[in-house]
Amino acid sequence: MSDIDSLGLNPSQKEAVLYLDGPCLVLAGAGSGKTRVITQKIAYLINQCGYEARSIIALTFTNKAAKEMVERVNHIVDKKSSKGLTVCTFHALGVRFLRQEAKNLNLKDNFSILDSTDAGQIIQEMLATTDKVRIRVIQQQISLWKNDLLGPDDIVPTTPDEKEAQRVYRNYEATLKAYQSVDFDDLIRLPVLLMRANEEVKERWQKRIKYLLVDEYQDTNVCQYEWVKLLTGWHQKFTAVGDDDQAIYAWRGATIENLAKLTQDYSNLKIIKLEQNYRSVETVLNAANKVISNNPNLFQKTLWSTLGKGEPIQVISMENEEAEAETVGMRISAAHFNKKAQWKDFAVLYRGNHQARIFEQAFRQLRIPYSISGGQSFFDKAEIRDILAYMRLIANDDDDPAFIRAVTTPRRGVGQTTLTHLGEFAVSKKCSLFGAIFEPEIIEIIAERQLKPLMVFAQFIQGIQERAAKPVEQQSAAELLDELMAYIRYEDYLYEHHDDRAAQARWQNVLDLIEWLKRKAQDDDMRFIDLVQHIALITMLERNEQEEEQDAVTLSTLHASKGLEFPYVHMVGVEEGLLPHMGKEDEYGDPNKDNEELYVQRIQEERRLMYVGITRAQYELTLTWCKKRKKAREELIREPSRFIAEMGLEDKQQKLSDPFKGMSAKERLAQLKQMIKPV
DNA sequence: GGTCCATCACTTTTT
DNA sequence: GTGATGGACC
Repeated sequence: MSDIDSLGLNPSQKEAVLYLDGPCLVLAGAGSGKTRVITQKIAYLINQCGYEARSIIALTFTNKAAKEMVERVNHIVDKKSSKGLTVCTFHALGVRFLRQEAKNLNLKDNFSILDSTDAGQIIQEMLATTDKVRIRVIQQQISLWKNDLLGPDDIVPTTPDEKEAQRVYRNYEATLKAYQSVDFDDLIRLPVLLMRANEEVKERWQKRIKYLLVDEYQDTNVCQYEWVKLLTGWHQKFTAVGDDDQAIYAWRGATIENLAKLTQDYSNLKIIKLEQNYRSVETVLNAANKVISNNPNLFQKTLWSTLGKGEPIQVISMENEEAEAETVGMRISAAHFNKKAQWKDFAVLYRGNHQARIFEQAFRQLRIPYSISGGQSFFDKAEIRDILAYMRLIANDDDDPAFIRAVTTPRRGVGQTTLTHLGEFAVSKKCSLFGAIFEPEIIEIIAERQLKPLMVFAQFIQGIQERAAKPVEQQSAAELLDELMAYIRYEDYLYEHHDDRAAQARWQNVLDLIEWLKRKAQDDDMRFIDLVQHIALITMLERNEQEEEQDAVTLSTLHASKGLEFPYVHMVGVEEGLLPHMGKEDEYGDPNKDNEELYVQRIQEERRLMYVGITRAQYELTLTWCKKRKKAREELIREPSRFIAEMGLEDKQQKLSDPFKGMSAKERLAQLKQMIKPV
């Protein structure tokens, strides 16, 4: 058993770990060791306070964070004592909760989880449009309502758009029910609704959970906060860790007001601030503190460190984005050789994903290895969705979207007409498309010739279904996967529809998926059916284990960089319009018009984004901005971001301009060679 | 009626 | 670079 004094915690961290008398809020500045506090607190609860591991739950927002936390806990708590400990995302706990309580919600316990693409398709059909913007707006509105715990009937629409969204919302809910499916928001919302409505369920969960820890508390939405309150109930034993200055997800429903609410709802709330930063040098921290001091603050925090003064922050103006990409590339290349730093010590951070492309180009040319964080998710690729549709259908044959996708990909003689007839028939019978195939009257609706392929398909799925729920000892998931893949003949399909190169790439993705699934099933002793139910929550991060540790420069959006740190950081495109980002005035608010409030809040969130970016840097930070930038077909004249002025740098730092300005490509390379000192 | 090319408009994104 | 739209043409 480890002595708490020997853990090397600073006084505030120690206080946060030891405090158990009631609800506790830890305000953890960037780089102040918050993961450390959470993991040490879990260890303390188990090792010193006699808590059973299974009565402790730690919630995170991403799989990545959960995984990291599990690893760190396993480091300090022996395997036996930590058995049964729950460290997972809000959504994963939601799934577990719903599977267990499904019957109380009139839901099959094998319900499907629709991701936002699936949900978007349902909404697309309801709106009968292909206008992506419109679909996204409505979908987002519904999601925001759900996150605010508002049902269709709670909404009083004030605009035609809201009225439309309300109509779709109602429809959408009915459709999900028919599909025996839930969306991501439901994974939190339904548990809340059930715990509110059902005393027995509420008490059972409150008894089960003896201590709750919440990471990134500033990113919680109304619904998640409500759930935390319900789960901890009367005993109020929880620790929330967060940083209001790093709240950058208001646009998807997160509300910083949850921090203020915590102080209101719990008069006995203990607030502990972590202000010592273990990451960055003073120049970086000073700039960060200055920028964020322009935001109103519920809790005043000032970061400090003992890592020394550090290099001055550099601000470089560029002619255009090509020059920016090339110059940043050359600076990184030069620094890599001169400082003998590894590639992975560098990061380029930007506001929008589209900014990545030009850096990729430049880096390829300069032979700089890079890896892009984010981008299209592995699970969003068509070939992956195709295979998963089969698996979803096997798990839940009420899942109509999965049925349609699986039965038509690859083509097996079931066309649009057959599907339309089947659909109408299913509606009249109040059953799923899959179920409709087995209704006796189907022969009156669909002719023998069209029915045959449907029957063959459905019977195959049923055959797999039967065995998919058998215990692992009797039926391995791997075997069923192989059988399924043999039936689909997906490789042939790929080569018929794509050229060889593309087909090969896509097939490789499928092989990766299958291999990953088999390993997962093996490692965690899962039945086929368990496997399916886990997939919806997995992102590519978990898949990336092997590829993770490569020596490459990180290209990342500011959002995706939260929680990471790098010795050398370039923040690029630090311009008015990009950071702070401005959209169309009518949508986002005009500073001069009546929606000033909205505008002010948007700027504040952008400022927090700037703060997140600055605080990623450990030793050196460089900001760049372009005087000109192409947007669509226009070339826009740009101004440096107001946030640069807010950093309060000395004049000379701001006047640096592109060292490669006006040079030809050849001259630039010569210059680069000169910059790299001979070893 | 279907296909092809020009034109336009483009946050952030985990689960 | 992408993906959707719309007009022109077959």
